[in-house]
Amino acid sequence: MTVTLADVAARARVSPATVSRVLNGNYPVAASTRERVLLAVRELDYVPNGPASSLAAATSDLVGVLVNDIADPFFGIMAGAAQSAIGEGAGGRGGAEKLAVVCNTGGSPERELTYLTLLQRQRAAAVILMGGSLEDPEHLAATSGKLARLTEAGTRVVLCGRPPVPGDTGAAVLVFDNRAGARLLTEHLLALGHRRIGYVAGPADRTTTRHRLEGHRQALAAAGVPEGPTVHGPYDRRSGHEATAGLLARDPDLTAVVAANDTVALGVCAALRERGLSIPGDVSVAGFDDLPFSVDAVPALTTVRLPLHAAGARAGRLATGAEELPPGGPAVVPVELVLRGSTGAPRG
Amino acid sequence: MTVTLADVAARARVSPATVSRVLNGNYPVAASTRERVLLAVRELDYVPNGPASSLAAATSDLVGVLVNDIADPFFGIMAGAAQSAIGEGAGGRGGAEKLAVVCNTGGSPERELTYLTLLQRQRAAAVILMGGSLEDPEHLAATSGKLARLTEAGTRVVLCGRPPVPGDTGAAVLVFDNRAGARLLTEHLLALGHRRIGYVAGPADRTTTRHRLEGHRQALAAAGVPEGPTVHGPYDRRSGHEATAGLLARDPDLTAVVAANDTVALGVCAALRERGLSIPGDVSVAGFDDLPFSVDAVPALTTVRLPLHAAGARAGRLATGAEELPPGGPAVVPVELVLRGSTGAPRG
DNA sequence: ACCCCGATAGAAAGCGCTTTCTGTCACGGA
DNA sequence: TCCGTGACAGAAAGCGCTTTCTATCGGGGT
Repeated sequence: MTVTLADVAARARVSPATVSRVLNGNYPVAASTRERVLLAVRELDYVPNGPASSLAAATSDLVGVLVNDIADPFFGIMAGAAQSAIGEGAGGRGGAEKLAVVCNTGGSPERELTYLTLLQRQRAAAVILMGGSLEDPEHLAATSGKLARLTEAGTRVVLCGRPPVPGDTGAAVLVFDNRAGARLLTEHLLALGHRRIGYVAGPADRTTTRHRLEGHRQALAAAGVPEGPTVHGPYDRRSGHEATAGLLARDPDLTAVVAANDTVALGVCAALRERGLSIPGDVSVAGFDDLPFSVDAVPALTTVRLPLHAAGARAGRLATGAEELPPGGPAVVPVELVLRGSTGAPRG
Repeated sequence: MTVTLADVAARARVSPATVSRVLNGNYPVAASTRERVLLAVRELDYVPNGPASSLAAATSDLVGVLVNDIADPFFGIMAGAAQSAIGEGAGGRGGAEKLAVVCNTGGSPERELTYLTLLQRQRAAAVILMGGSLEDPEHLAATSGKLARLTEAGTRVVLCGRPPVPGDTGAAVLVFDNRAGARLLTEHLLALGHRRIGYVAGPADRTTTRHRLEGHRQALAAAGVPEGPTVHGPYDRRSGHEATAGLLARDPDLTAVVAANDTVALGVCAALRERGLSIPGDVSVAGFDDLPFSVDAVPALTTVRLPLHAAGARAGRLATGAEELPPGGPAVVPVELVLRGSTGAPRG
């Protein structure tokens, strides 16, 4: 069958213990012995049995990265950055590389819990949850319990782009300043002179959706401008496309639309164009996230840039323990307003 | 510490063996006993130790999905579909759900081999490799050996969108008909009257790049039209943006540009616009893949649609064994030409 | 010359589960 | 009444590692 550590030991004429020590490098072994063992490893093409190691050592080198939608570059970029950071961190037990794996929850709370359980079974070294979560109290409680359990078992937990769950779960938390971003964006539109601003929000009940909406409202309130029509929908172009009709029906004199994210904004733009409205001549459009394609949209999208790459990498480092978060609540990641061609002063 | 199977057994007043049998459901257990065990499991919030199970049973429920670039929706869509298919397949040993994990190789052959070794260590149930590979003979040989080793060890291997590696590795192979797609696209441009067609190809040495280029050349040859300038680069918008200058320098009278994929095409469009060239008035542009944003480009991109979702899902089913491939070489996935606004007849 | 010590290496006891091999028991047929 | 026969359940032997605990050996201190 497969080559085991014992085979290597026999071939190198040493005890299994010695082979283990050579491989994990956490114990003095004479250079000559080490050479002999490594030679045997190469000759036999030995690959250690991961489950056996994990069982005996009571830890594994698996790091789980949970994302809401793997097909969305928003998550792809963050997850990729995290995975790189984790890979580079290299050293784990005995310098063994960590296996960063990304799991796609599809935004479903059940699947999220399932994956957490699966990772708990695997005794994962760390778990990173990326992206906003549902705000349903029941789900939050379940998640909170699960995360606490994981932390207890020695699994590091990192939340990236998601607010802390209730209860002290011992998780490291990184949140984007969505409120500030949305506020900046709306202030920009107000400064341009817009007074009738529509809003295509993300799915209701999601933290990210709520925060962005709150920032938007804060800016409006501060300026004494009444809130325009709001429509909720998923984070896809279709949502933006369909929502646009609803928005215009509720206020035909809209001069600007803020979208839940850039993908949605693209849908909004398409719908406006189909109605013969020009951007930003007739209606200004703004997105959120600054995904790679946003600069190539026509006109290029004004948006709020989230440092996805940096945040993902940081989450990765937190997961491997290469970085520690200062105590005292979540670390807030600043966001930045990016002005481009899709917003301008309203006509007249 | 953590709850073990023995704890559950004690609480349910049965032997560990019985608990195991209840959990894996592959042996007759009296209903009353089963109830008692399940109750104890719930009361203690028992989560089985994955490594221990894997060790004892000599298999795990991990399925690895290797992708070249997780931030690219091309891979995100396929990987997401595969993950769903695998999750739905449910039943594994004892109906245990499989953990589909995606690993980002970043297109690096070394990382790819590293991940394969890591998955081999974990005694993964299956491995799916997505996307074109390097054509370097040495790397192919190494990969081939690794895959053969995995297959021997009982891991199912699926190649999705990548040609078979040399040697009989026992892998199930799904390939996109890239040649035919590129041929159709170029034939379309030729039919519109284009005779000077530039080509922004993907990274040299990649199977996908070569196949698309071959299809392009076949069409040109069949029509007796000389090949235009070609530039190679990565699959990102920047590559398309930069390549455009080179293409125009080599042939200022270009009337059409074929891009390696839609993302690159976006970069090409941006560069053309910056030079004051209209699309498709002055230059037609075509992409490849039909990613979600392509329909919202301005003008909307003419492209070759790959059934990414369907192919990913099928790869997932092949990985779980829910579907078998008919013998006789790789299954060829058909592609489809999608005509949109970015291509038109050349001026004059 | 004796002893203690540092540097290595081996023996062996698990890690928590699966699974074969043995029971044990209640029952129906003879 | 006795025994064969299912239907269950327990005992125990690993799965392939890690890691204490223990043994060995060659020196340097006194």
